[in-house]
Amino acid sequence: MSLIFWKPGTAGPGSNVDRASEKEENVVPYAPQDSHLSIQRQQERLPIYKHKEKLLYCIEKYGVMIVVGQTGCGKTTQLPQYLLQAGWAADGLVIACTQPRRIAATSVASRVADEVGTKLGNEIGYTIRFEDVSSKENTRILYMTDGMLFRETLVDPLLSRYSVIMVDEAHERSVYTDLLLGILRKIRKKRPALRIIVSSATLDAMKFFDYFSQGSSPEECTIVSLEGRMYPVEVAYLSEPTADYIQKAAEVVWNLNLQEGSGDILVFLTGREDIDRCLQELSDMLPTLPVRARRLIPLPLHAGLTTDEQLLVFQPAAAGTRKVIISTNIAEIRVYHPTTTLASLATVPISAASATQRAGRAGRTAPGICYRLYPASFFNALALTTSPEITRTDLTTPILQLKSLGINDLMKFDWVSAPPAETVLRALEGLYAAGMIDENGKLTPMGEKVSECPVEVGIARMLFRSKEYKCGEEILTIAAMTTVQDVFIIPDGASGALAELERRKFTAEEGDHLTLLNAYNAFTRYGRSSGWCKSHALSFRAMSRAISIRAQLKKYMLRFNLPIESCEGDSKRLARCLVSGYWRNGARWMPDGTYRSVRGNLVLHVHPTSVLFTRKPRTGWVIFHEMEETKKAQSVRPL
DNA sequence: GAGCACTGC
Repeated sequence: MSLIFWKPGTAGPGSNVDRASEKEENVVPYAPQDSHLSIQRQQERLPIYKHKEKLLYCIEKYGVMIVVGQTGCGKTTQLPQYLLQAGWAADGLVIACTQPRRIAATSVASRVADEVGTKLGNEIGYTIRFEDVSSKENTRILYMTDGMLFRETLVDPLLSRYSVIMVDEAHERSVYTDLLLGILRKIRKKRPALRIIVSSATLDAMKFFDYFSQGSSPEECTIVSLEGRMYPVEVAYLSEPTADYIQKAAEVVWNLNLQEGSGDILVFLTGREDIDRCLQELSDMLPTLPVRARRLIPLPLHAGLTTDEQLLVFQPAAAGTRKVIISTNIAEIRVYHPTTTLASLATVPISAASATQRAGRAGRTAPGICYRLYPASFFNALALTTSPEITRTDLTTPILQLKSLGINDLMKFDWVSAPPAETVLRALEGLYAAGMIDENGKLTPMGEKVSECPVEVGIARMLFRSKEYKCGEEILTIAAMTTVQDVFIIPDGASGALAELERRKFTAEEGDHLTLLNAYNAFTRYGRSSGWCKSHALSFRAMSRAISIRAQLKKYMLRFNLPIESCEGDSKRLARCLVSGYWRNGARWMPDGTYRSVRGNLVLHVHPTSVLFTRKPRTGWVIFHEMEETKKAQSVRPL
């Protein structure tokens, strides 16, 4: 946890880069034989546009260019434009720039279209899931999510329509970024004309450089540094660790506010619960605030808020007031990767790289101070970076996709960071058990088709088996509903108990999957309105997303000649079909109220959000969507 | 009897 202090009149976290500073960046290119330490030594203060020719020279000469620079140094918006001007998009070729997140792909594309003075979707476009604002004929610069480009390799393995591919924010190391880099390295061997730009934060640049230069000629790879301007940020530590960092955060905010001077405050906490408590602590102190001190405006910032509520934090504080934004790492958008593992939502210490980047937030527009709510010795003991997501997540679906690309020997695949061998073995074993690969590890006809479907393997399997059980209509809905999260919410101003009552109206005796089906059907029956959702404690955003996903999956079913029939209320048939997808996720009810998993014989508890939390399963057996570690222990969401 | 950091196709 850390606390950041920045000057007023600026948008604060997550804001767009300020354009003024873009004209004053440094560009320090150097050849691969130089030590990476020379990034620091060779600081020349030269603007990016003056080095346009040098950048273009590097991309011409080297196949792969690693660009080091902070968020806001202009690489995302300017570099593709330089390439366009230099003719890299001639002959119908396209310059791609990938982003780990949808929001970044759309907002950057629209900004570049503005700068170029063209309508978005024409010369400059973007492609994200469910939205293709680009033109096959006219688009020359295409911003897209990295997942989208990875998927395109399944259709066009050499990505032949692209001349340059820039993988932006690569240091975040999302699963798709890593997969994409692995594929791009292979593509370059077969199509050396393709140019690759990997944009990364300083700390990770050498990793990418080593990866791309391994076993290739010295002409293959280079690093260019575009270090951005930063104001000094002082870092303060606690002299002793605190037992209650939430209260400590509130105290530090309070003391800061009593000091002279202007400036807003940004606090990072681990989750929503902590944020609410910190806000409470602050508001308890508010009545004692001296008249001459600035009035504190505490603002929460987390994903549970609506877009409008999130936008509140960007409004400048009025005269005589000071914003205190208390945030989860949503405020670190475009800056780093998550700090916890995927399997459990345990809170883990921040990495040194993330902590440094957070501190940098305070120096974007003026000098600032970062207060770390732990002793300096703790900082020195932090891991340098967070491990890449690919090393700590299930790889069943990615491996099926790699197989589909013809990469058969996964033990020999050159990963940027190799996942544990056990994860790969478990994925292969799962794919074999699901009938997606044969005993030689080759894709089966069903595996071939499933690799194209944008859902997890089990869900896809269930969609294919729905033909047999004549329930495609319902399974399609359930597949869509299980992939959106947070369907049931507590609307603003409503009590949790009331929301619970509303939720019960959709409850199916059979379990959560049929409950989701009921909610979806009611939503479509009653006009798909946000008002209706609010009065029934459903998230309109989640429901709308379910509609999009269902429509997308339906296209795949039609393409694979799978009938979309209704089971006409026959829940037995539906249950059988569900088991065909979730057959590995079975558990048995025990007289003490817990469950035992079929695989591994683990002790499981029903998650409190499940409709089976208050019920006993009729048959004594359940299947569940997912298993996660909570404060209690493993819990499941059963059928 | 008890809970939800953040993405992506």
